[in-house]
Amino acid sequence: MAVQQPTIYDVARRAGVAPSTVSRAFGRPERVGARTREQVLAAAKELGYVPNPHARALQTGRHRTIAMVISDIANPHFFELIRGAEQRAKAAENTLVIVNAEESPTIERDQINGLLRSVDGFILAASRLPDDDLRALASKHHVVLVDRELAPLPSVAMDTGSGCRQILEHFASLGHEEFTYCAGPPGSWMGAARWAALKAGAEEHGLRARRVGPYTPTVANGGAAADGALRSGTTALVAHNDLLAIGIMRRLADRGVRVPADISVLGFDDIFAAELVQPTLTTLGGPDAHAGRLAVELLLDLLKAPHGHHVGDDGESPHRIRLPTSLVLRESSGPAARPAPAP
Amino acid sequence: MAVQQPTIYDVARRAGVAPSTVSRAFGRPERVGARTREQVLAAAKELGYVPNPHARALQTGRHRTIAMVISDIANPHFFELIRGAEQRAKAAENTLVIVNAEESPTIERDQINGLLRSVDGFILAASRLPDDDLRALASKHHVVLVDRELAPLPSVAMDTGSGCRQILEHFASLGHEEFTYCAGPPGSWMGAARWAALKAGAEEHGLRARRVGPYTPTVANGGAAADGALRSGTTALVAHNDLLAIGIMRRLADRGVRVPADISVLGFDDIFAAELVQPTLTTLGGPDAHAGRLAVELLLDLLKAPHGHHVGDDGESPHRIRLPTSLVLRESSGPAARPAPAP
DNA sequence: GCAACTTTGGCAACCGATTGCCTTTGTTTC
DNA sequence: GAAACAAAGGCAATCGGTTGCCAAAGTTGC
Repeated sequence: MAVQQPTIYDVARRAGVAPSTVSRAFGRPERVGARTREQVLAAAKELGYVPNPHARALQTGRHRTIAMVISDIANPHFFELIRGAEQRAKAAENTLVIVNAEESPTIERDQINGLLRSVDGFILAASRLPDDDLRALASKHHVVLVDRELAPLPSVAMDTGSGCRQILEHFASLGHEEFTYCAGPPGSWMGAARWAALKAGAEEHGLRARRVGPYTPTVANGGAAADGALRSGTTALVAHNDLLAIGIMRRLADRGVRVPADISVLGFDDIFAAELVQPTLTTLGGPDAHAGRLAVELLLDLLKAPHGHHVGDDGESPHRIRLPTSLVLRESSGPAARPAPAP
Repeated sequence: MAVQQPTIYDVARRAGVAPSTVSRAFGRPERVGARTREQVLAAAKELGYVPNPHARALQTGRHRTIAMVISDIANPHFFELIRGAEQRAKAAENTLVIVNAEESPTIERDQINGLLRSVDGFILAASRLPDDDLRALASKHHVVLVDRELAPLPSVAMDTGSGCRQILEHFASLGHEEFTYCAGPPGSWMGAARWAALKAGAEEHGLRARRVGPYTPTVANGGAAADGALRSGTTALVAHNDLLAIGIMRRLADRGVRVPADISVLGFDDIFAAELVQPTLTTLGGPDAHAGRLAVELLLDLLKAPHGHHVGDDGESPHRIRLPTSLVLRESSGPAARPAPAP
């Protein structure tokens, strides 16, 4: 258990060369003779030598590791994001470590602080940190945002504007005259953006927008959200995300409200459970895996860039990427009931 | 971006003391005077000093970090495990990093190798690595297994034996005379253990056991599994896990087979989607979060133990923990149909 | 055959912490 | 007031790599 690992010094002795030669045999192959290099490599293999990344990082400042901080790892929405990010990181020979913030800014901060010196950069997915914290962090470290935008940080997010327009058109074409938005946590930038877009576009689609909440977006909290929304006597409901939407549908079923006959329910993210539930859930999804890949790519670009060079300074594209979304029509949305059912 | 961080030398200069004093002010408070310590702490705070964990690890050999390698991070079964492990790790002031093995032994090995020198130990959840690899790893590092057992490594797993007995009793009491097991991936120890337990106990419950597969346990693969099982004209079906079971139910519904009227379907793990699907899924669940906590605890014990001291040597309890499971009865299981429906 | 150059390998400083050992200073004891 | 001891802080070695610089050896050109 936890036996002493061989070092370059062990390898050097075995190969009959100096430690520096061993180091170069790995990192600067052109700086050593071909024969010597082979001997070193052979000795290393025999001994089972594995370089110590931290001793190296101490000198070079590079860890070849990037951290992905997820606001809630239990949310399936992040699966594909993680998978995409992992693939891209591996292709660049970087390790991706994933840490969970459990929807708490405090925990998120702690997790980040704990990794500050261990990783080359951070990808923050749906960060709940205040803007100022984010800017402060970004002034000292490489940071890429996912599901959030904040100038001048590079970010990858779904195109909320066009996505919400699709939702509004969907509602309008089905004859709805209003809808209720069940809000997510106050710290969610995405949540705020969704509501802003829905509210802003409502009027031109002839819709009235209402909001209830905030709710922590879990299936369990759907009950409260459903009750809150029912009181408003609405015909259409948009939930902060699919998890909350699913919880809402369960509660509606329990209360004898039919979906979509009495009320239409929409979610965001298109998680895999959206098509497992009964009725299946209409939801606005996007290319999550692609978002993960792009986030890693942005971060790798940042790492390559000279220090202190802020992207977007010189009129070059500001690396604020918006990905197209698509409304996946399923069974939970349909023509407006009228008049709205009494609670 | 990635600006130079202050070191103990900066803090030392600022506080007017030697670097060693700064180090002790943090790590050995009793070795410095109260006044000096305050000055150092103040200077550190002003400068925003954060200790470099790797420079420290270089000297001490401890990283205060543990790695959790998950065979498939997209499987909701691991949510609670991760959450429990995280909580326990945090309580002990350790960072938990999560890495994904994507159901591949090769990737799992690579991920582990990449972290060998960066963490104090590994928790391998549902490892797909061969026994020999695991033993070799454990001879050089601290390793705790989850959802797998292999002497003499410490492990945490659900009690398959008693769990499967519950399933068999359930089937027998509902009048089933046989059942089909839809197997998971060949590398899954848990899968093998489940089948072994089901098969071993079948006879004494008057049941015939059959097996089809293997299948990669995802919802998408449920189609193939359902077709495979249907051919055998069975009345009861046990899937490797809930994901596969859900996929199976979808396919059965598409083919017009009624659950549970025509066929009962059971899963393992009790993931959150199990009660979202229609019909809701009967499944064998366990205390996942608790398993996560225990795994971290075992690992922390290992780290404290003197090197080379193998647990279980001296007759002390061998740290092979089995957690009680419980069969969660839902709608997907019911009395046997007879005769079995033609395919 | 010698100067100039290139290739190859070694020496030693360095990254940022920790820690054994020593020195200085202060306190206690008789 | 001197001896004995404890407390507090500093010096320097160390962990495992990387890298600038130098020296030795081998090449090339004339």
